[in-house]
Amino acid sequence: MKELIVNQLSKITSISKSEIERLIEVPPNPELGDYAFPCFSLAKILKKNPVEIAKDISKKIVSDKFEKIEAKGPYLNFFVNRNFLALETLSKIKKEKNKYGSSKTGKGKKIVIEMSSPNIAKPFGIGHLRSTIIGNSIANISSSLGFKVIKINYLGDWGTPFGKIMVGYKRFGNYNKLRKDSIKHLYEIYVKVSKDKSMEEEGRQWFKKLEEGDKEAVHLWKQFRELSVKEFKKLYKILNINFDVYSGESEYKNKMSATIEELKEKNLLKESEGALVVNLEEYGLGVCLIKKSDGATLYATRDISAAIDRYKRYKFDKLIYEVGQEQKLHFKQFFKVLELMGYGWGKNCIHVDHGLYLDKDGKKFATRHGKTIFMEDIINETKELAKKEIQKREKLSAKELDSRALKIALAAIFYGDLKNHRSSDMIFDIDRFVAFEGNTGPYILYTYARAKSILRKAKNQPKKYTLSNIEDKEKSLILKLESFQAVVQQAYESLSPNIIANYSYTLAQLFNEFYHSLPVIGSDQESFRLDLVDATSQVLKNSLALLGIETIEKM
RNA sequence: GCGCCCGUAGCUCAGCCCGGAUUAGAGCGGCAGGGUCCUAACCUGUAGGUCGUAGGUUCAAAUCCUAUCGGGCGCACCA
Repeated sequence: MKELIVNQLSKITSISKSEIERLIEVPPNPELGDYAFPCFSLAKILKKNPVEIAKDISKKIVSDKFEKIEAKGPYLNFFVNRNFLALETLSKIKKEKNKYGSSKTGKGKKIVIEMSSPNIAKPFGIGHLRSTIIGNSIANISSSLGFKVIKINYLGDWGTPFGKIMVGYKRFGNYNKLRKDSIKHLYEIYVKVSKDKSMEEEGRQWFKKLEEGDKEAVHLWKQFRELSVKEFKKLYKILNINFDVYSGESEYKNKMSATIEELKEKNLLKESEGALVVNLEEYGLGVCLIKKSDGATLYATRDISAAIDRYKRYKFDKLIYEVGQEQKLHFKQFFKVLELMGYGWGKNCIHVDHGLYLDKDGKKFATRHGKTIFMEDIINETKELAKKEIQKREKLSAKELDSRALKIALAAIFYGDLKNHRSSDMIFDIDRFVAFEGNTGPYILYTYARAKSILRKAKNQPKKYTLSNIEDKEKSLILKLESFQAVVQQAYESLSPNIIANYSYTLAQLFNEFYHSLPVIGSDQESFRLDLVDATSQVLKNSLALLGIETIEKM
């Protein structure tokens, strides 16, 4: 529909098509029109009153695709022809199905996204939840726009903390506990060790030993890693999230010396207080620490090596790091180092940051102090609530109840996170995740299930229909369906899944309003309305899919 | 001290990138309603806001600029 307006206007005005498209908006009130073109920017070019410009243009456009085109003040308001709108939109959705909303803008281009990236030997807490969910959604959105997407889970599996855990394990560890409940056991150890400052130095030494290939250290580390990854994979299966690559910082342990050499050759390294650094003070970025005074490496060293390796391997058009905003400076630093090394692709590296979950006192959750919330617990608690809700209306087998409750719980958790703008910090409140009413994932799932229920119950075969008068509620719904493609595009451009989440919510609201005021089955508009219900359920499904949420037919 | 992010209804948040239509939107919670009817995890109505504060730019500011206050997060051997 928008293209129609763009084409009409581009014939008459001197503004470019893309600019016109950007300017077109939806009026604040449906009585004003379905789309509006504000004439302010034309006024600047033509040095004329925008009110008059609107009037002039309104007289010049003729098209049967619009019921009327009205100049109202500085705005040019378009009222689309309802029948045309309905026919076009519904048939497009019917034809494209799961592909509705997708496009080919990213064809032939590759995006690598680093996401989730939990630390081994530490519980998967809400901190990693955001990176996982947001990263997953950005990946979905990108690939629906035709990009080839490679998701990398870059595990935190190298660094001083593991030296500390080794020391702790040797002192308080228990082999059976390790086999049985690996992460919990290692985490207990980590918390104990962190409290005891006397073990810090020893921990650093053990990490050094690990980097030097000490047999015992390597053996312990391998065990910790293997067992942790096994547990993570179980969780990802529950979350229904897949990765193309499981990597980790340890993968670059042998490439770092080459990176350090390269930095030396390019004259970027400087010795300072016994450590090797790249000085970035002239860019206002402080110093980037490359090698510690004891000779061990740091995460910047590994990230630089990893980025270079990824470029060699994937020749990406964009490398996205979906990591919390507390690491902003780190990314700025090492992107700058890449640039100084002469890697032009460094500018295609993006840190897509997100706000933190804060505890009830508004403070950061610190794993070191044992203050964390386990992902499993969040899922289980939400699931139990979903079960109760299901049992109110239906008796299901234990297995079916469990699987349905899980899907609802995940919808609640995913949506609860994604509906917020990613950069804001959020107070973590379990009650918010287990809420099923209002602007929540379950509300949207429920709407979908209702739509599906109508389609199941409709007995008549759909007939060809001629459209007569389309109700206002139907029209608003169709207009919303029609805008989906633009919404996906916008979500991609700003890398903001919350745009899709908000869209799906508004769509669900419009559908529920329609549902309550207009009967489908048995009405004289049955065939058309069934088409509308079908289309709505399809678009709800597509938008939830972009968020990583699976729909269910019954609730 | 310096840098980044955030401050919108009692609570949780959209809207800010890209300024516009004399009514700034949701949800939760409050109050009042809706069941012989396609799933009431729903719908309808209502109360509730000087968009942190002060300046500035503009015909027009929640949106842009500056200052200021409040909260969060960073700022070399953690990641």
